[in-house]
Amino acid sequence: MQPIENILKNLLSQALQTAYDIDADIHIETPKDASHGDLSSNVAMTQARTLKTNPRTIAQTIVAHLDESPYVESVNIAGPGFINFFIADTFYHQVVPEILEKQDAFGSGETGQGQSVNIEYCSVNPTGSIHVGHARGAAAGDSLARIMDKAGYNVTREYYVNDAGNQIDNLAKSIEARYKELHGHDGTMPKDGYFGKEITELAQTIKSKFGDAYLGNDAAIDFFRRHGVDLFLEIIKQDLADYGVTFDVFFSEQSLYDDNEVQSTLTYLKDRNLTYEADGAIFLKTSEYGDEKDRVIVKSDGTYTYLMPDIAYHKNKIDRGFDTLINILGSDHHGYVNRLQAAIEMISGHTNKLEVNLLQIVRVFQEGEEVKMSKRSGRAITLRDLIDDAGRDAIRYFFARHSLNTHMDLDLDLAIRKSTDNPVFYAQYAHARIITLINKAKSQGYDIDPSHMTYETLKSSDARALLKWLSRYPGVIEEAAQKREVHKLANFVHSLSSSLHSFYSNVPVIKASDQRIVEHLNLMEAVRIVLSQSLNLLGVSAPTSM
RNA sequence: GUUCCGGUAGCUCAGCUGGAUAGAGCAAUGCCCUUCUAAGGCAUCGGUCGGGGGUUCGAAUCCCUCCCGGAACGCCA
Repeated sequence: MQPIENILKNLLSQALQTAYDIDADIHIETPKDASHGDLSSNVAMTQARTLKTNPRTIAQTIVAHLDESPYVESVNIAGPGFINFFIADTFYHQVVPEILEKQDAFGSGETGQGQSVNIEYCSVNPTGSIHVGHARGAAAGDSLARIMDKAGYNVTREYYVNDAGNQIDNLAKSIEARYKELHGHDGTMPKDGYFGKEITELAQTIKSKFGDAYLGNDAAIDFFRRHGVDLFLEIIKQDLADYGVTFDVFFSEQSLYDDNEVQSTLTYLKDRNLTYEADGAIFLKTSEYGDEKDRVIVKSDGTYTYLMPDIAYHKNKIDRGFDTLINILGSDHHGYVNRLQAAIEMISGHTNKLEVNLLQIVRVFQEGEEVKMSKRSGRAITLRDLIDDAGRDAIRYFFARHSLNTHMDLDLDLAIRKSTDNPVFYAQYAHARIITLINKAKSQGYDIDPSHMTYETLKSSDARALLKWLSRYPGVIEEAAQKREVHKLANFVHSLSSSLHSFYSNVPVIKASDQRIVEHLNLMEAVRIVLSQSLNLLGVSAPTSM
């Protein structure tokens, strides 16, 4: 079914067209006060200035030109010029049979129109375990990918593996230092070394496997580099899998060098006169594309800056034919966004090819004090800790509920405690309650059966509230996908759960006439499907009992 | 100094391209389990939407300015 908002938008824009011969962006909203209708539009007021007419007059004209719709019960004009719509029950009556027919496909939309989208997120350097600070981005990217996929986009989830460059050199040197130490040699760590316990464990593993074969060996550093990256990538993948986060592509930075793509991208930029040399370095003319100043891509010592392979990487993505690239980055990268977007405009010819969603850094507090995340100290709180202590569902739901712009302070003492007042249980409990209810009814010989719905028994305000929320689901998916705002769906989950719990308390389902039982069972099953589906999109499980 | 984010109830946060009387959860208080799961429901309490100007029929929302908090401003990655 189409979101009712879209139906009304079409009606209104047609009326505007015939009455005034104008196009306008039409906004539909839900009034807080039910006496103002189910939905309303302020289009008469927004057009008042351009039409130089009293908004109430415009509203009357629009309403007079509205086509008949089976879904609109009545329309009135109120206040300064609101057009208020009362939606016919027939609209809400479609929803249960449709959900029961489509099952989990309900709410899948055409908004994305098969546009291919590459979402890059997480992309934690393989130099340590994944920690709390990365968890937000991983959750955000995964849920967004699921939602956009459902909304009809063709989504590729991608992780950029920084397996080249200084950090990896430091990792290799750190492993080597530990390895030497284990053999009783000088194990001085490099200046920016990594001190996590995994490093020592890996050195130990290498020692027991290969003995002292890599002491003073020329090939040793490459060996340590490869093993370090492999080790951490495996740990990261496992942690993410347990967090409900998966990827279609792990893209190796090193492969850009191996396949000569960095060099060819540099040549590409040079050939188009987008670079110049100064002070022995090569600059990219990003300032001509909206950046504050030009950026160095090749340093005077001949090595590349981080930007250079990153441009090659994004060129690779573009060459793979994606319509849109989305990067989800921590806000500490915001200074980097302009230059990357400038570079992408250079190579793609489009200004809005790359969309960057910045998320605010999560600050973690324990016993009232901020816990600083540091891979160097090796004392960071890991995602693994969080999953083990608080549970995947609680963490995923916690992140899903907040807008990416929110600065979050995560109180570990609170998060780790499996408190029963955790909001995730509220939604999960709603789902579990429905399951037991349906099972009970089935054991008494009733079953889901959408074939003869009369709705005669579904007239309680609690039942009607559920029908309304269910019918809103496709619109919520559409909005969350278009705006890239996962938390809109989390808000919906809460609202639907809340309506379910009210319904559950007020309306007995099983003790009633047969017709009533079946209709209510159908409703319950429809709610269950939508609840389970939307929790799944957030990376949260929908338990059958609690 | 510049840029980006945030400031909404005691706490954590919603608030839909500006809309009608600013909402949830937690905390507090009081009711509701002989009835499908009380991890629930219902009700009460709680607000100068950081301060001040402005824009207009209308501002938590847009503009200006100031205050507070966070992040970033490399030939680091």
